[in-house]
Amino acid sequence: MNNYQKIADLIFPGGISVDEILKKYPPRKLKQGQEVTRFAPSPTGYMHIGNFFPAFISYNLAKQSDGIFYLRFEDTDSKREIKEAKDVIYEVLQKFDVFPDEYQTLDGIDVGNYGPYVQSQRAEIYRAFAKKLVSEGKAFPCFCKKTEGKEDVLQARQTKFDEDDEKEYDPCRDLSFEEIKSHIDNGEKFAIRLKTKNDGSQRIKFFDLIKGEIEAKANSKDFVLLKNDGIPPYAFAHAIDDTLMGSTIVVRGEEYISSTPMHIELFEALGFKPTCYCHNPLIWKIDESGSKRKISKRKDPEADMRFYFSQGYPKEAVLEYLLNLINSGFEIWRKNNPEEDWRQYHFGIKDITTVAPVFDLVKLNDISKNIISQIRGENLYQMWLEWAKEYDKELSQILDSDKEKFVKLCVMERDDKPKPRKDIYNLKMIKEYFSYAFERPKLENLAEKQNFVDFIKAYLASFVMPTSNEEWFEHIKQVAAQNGYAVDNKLYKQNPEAFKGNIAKACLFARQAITGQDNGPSLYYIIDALGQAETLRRLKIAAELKI
RNA sequence: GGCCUCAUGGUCAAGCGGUUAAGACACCGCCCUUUCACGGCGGAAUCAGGGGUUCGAUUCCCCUUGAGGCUACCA
Repeated sequence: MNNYQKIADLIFPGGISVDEILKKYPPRKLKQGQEVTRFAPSPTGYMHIGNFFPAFISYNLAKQSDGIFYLRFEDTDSKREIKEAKDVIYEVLQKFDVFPDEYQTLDGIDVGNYGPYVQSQRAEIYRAFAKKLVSEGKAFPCFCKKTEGKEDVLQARQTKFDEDDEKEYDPCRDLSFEEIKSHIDNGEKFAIRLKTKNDGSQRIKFFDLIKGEIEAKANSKDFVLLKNDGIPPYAFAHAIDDTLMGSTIVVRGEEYISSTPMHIELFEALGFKPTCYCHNPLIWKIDESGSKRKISKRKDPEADMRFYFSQGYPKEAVLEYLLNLINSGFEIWRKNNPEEDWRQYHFGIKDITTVAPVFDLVKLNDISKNIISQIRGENLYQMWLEWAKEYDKELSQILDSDKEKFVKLCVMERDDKPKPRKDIYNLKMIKEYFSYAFERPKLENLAEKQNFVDFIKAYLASFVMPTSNEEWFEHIKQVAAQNGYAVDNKLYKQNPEAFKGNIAKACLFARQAITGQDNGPSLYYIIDALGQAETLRRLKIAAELKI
């Protein structure tokens, strides 16, 4: 038995072997072109748009190649773990309908053959690979003091800058069997470090699916493979899990580019074929002062994926907007294929933007408006009601109790119209948009109060409940003409002094009296939804306004 | 300090050595109009700076500047 094997058996007695593990996780049988991708979040907070972005790219890569998309929780840092984080991740994936094919349920049941899909449950696997590396002399136990927390790190970094040493060999890398044994006999905890084969002079090249070939300094650091609690940090778990689980493309944020040389050395030490990487850019935001910054959990509500649910954005709108950020070709495709499901769009991985995009809520709203304008009124009412049940209980009761009225409102100038209105971009704004359905207008700040009251008096006096838009307009035109308003706009433009205003003005007065708003769908539909009694009541209140 | 990534209008961006430098959102103007919208037409607006290479650079190379990342027993 050689010395390395002795050390391995000393620090890791017994346990499952690498061969047994490899047998348990045979390579996936994939057809030509099928991709296996994953979403590997750490449950350390709510679901950030910056996490969702690569997850969505991964989902698309898998789905459009008829491949597999799986979810793996990277919960190796127990100190940072937040309890509800997993629930939120499931909720978001489910609601956006980008759910994985393989995952572990919240009750701890693995769906798929490559589990457990939670890293904290894979300790024996990591241990086996660590033991193997130690037995081959490629890794060693380290008994040094832990570097932990920001202060520690900053201090360590400072001395490193001062030393300016290319290689970062760990003092424990050449401990003898006897020295190790005495540490162990003392009951000391240890970490496992990789014994790097580089000394800082080597360079390395790797290929990134988005950025192309990247050349960098090879790793020359004895980095940690197993923490002293036996759980691996990101790198080791990534190399093992993405190999065992058969990922063909690893999509991750570009903050990982710098550590890729480390990962590649690790894959080689383990005897694995390095995976294919795809580093996507981060998402930015322009703040109130006009300066650019990374979208932030604390300052930007739209960084939390649940924001879009709470505001009532259709999931397609958010997804299509994201697709737009990922691949500008999507927009052109959408224009040419207005009816198609976004899933039909085939995005090229090489078309993924290399530049960190700025998040633009206005653009999202535009996409959302277009999508909502295509929804039939009855369905919009249903969506609104479902949304309200979760986010505005009181509203949902009102919607439920007066269904007929609200369906009518939702239908307005929408169903079967070749050019439907595009006023609504999320469910939350509808209440405000239809404010007149919830309360009577306040009638404050009227510009031409005298004319307003005079006209409403005349309109009220001759009011008949209209049965069509045409009938309604004919009537108001008649009242307007009789009261000194121009019905012919050309005439009005020629000689505005001769009139109190044009028909537009008369319509505006009526609209203000009934809705309290300056714009909206044709008044006929509003009158129809409100009903005769309520319309008359409002006109009466307006007609009796004191000047 | 070292290493890495990125740089076209306000925003998202097309562009792969020769273009009047696409398109979308936003903005402005006009038209349509039976209000409000929808829609149509038009406008303003971009290659960070400096060197090369080339007959010719937005495009290729170098430098500078700027922005960001990594340099943890975080991910």
